[in-house]
Amino acid sequence: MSKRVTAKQVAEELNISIMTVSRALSGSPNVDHRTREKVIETARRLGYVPNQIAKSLALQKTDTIGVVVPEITHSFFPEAIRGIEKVTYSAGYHLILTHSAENAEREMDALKTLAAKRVDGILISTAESVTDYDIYSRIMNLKIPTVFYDRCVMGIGASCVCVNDKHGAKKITEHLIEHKYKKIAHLSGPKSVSIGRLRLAGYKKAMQDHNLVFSEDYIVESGFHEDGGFRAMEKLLDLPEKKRPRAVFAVNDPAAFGAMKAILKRGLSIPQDIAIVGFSDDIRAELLPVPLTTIRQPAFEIGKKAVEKLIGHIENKEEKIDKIIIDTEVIIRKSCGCN
Amino acid sequence: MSKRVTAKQVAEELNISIMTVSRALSGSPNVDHRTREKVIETARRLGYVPNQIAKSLALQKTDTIGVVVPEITHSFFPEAIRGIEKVTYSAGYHLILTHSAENAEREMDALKTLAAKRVDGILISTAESVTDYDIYSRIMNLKIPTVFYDRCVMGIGASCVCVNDKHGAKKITEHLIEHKYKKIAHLSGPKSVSIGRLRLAGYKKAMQDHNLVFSEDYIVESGFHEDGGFRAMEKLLDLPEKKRPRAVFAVNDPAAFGAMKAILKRGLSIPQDIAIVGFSDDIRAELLPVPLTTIRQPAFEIGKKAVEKLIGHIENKEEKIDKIIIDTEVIIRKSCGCN
DNA sequence: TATAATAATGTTAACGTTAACATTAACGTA
DNA sequence: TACGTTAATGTTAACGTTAACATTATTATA
Repeated sequence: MSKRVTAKQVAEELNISIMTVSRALSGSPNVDHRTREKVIETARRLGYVPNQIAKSLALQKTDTIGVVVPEITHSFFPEAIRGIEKVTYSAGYHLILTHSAENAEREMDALKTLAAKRVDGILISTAESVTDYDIYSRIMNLKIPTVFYDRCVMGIGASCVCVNDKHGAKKITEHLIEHKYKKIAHLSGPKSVSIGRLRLAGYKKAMQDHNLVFSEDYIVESGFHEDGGFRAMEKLLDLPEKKRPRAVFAVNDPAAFGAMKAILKRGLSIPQDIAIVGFSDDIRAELLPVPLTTIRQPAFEIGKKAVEKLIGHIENKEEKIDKIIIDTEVIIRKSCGCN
Repeated sequence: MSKRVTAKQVAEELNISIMTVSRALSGSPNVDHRTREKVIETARRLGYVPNQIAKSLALQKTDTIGVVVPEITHSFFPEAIRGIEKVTYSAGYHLILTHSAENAEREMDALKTLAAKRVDGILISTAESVTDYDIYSRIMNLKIPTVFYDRCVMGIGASCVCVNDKHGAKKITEHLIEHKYKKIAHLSGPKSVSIGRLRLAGYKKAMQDHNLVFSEDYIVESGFHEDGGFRAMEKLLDLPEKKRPRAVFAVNDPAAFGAMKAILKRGLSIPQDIAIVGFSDDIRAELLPVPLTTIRQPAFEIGKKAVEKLIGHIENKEEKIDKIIIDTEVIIRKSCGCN
């Protein structure tokens, strides 16, 4: 930051007080219109750009929302950011983006940074490796309005916007059951992350409701990424032939992509040998050689609803802590065995 | 921002001066180690989070880099952001993200915001609809270090990191020429954007070098998005049958995707009736029913190099204005007619 | 014309931090 | 013991803005 033009210089140029400059530019009433015009003209001429930092310090408000993204290249998130950005832009807020890279420590760093930058509110989707909710409580203690989106932490007094993960997982597992598959495995997310737990629960519920047994062997933790999906699927493929699952429900699409690679690598075909379904409707899902049956998660809408709620918390102390659940949709393609 | 714990309160708690607290926490020497320990302990106990806003105001430095992204959902950009983020994180900078939505006016807003927030530097990729470079000069006048990435504006004294667009475009057009296609069309980007101009130039150069004629009918502006590619291709398909191009080079992959849809919609096949190639190597390119031959643009590396250069400008006034060109690679798949 | 009301502008203090300079404490040495 | 040196801590001012209160100029009203 080099020496810039300040309100003081504009004021001196016109022989008026700084306050009049401030008032003229912020559009407050009780400023003579000729004065205002002169100020505006001079400000432009001198290249005056108001210092938002000083303003934030004086007003104790930054008009900024901090976002924590676990993995910017997972297609869900750019789309969610677009939803977030659309709302923040029209509401006059700015966005500070932080990336946790699915790493708990970096997530903590990110939250500290956002707290230090005195953002007016925080939107967060938890990182995969998080096991300790302590940092979230600390943020809550700082009284920074916080809304979780997609990957939530409940019970600490923050609002949250997510899809009905359990229900969606149950629906898509039931779709596999309709195909008469009995041996259905699940590539699960980490238990510490809400969507991991809930999708697993949906899977279990579907199995139980249809009196299907599943051994613990059939639940393999893959995490949310392609490489994890690949490795987890390999474990399943290493089971003795007759124990091998006939169908797989992966916690999300990237994990399913990895699993598909593992299946094809063994010379097996999808869905003839092993059927597979995912969750999230990644942009690549429909383009695969065998298009992936999955659950559509309206990322844009999740982002949008999450900021809307957050701005509610920021601007209105009475805004209620809420859990907002957005409906999902089963997207039938080929990988499940449907025509 | 509610009333938070400040250094003053920590100081009062210990009956010492604010300055000692500041020194103890910022790790400066000449602080008694017992004092330092007490300060650290008390700061933690009271939940003190240093106010970065106040610090920025005092130090005239925000440790923040502003990024302008034209379209967050175009897969090139999340990948570039990941590169940017990786470097900024380890260099101790933070990131403010702004989205121009390919809109010149919003881009201007974004730049003003970043200037007002006194970011230490700006990374920008120009929006599709920009026609007026005035705003860029204004930013340059404010002496904010700025680096363009991917979509550049030259000649205004800013560094820029991009791929060799002209050369890449020429290479991939020549690949089509090797296939013996004569009637090759180009779906172009807007002329106001560097990569639009350069890729067009590469196409023209390839055609001229091989003594192929092209009428102006064969250059149709599509812009950078799928819908534009679709419409532009329809125009080409509406040409009388014998004038219709045998191959098409699209300015980028999303435009190529749109064009492919238009071709298939007419009942024509790719590449038998019309061959097509793109530019950018979108994550979807290899997954299409007919995988797209394209140019790989190393997004991560572009982002990385761009911030590195920017940080150079921020931290060292002697850093030279540079044009950094990153090599591309032709990725041969099926849509060009190979194998 | 005097006086009240209001519009326009000015002054002061505050936001929370740090740099620069000032003071005091602690210690070693002549 | 006196004095110089260095370590530790304190004080002041500054960063650029705005809210709150204070003052002055202008206009309306009796």
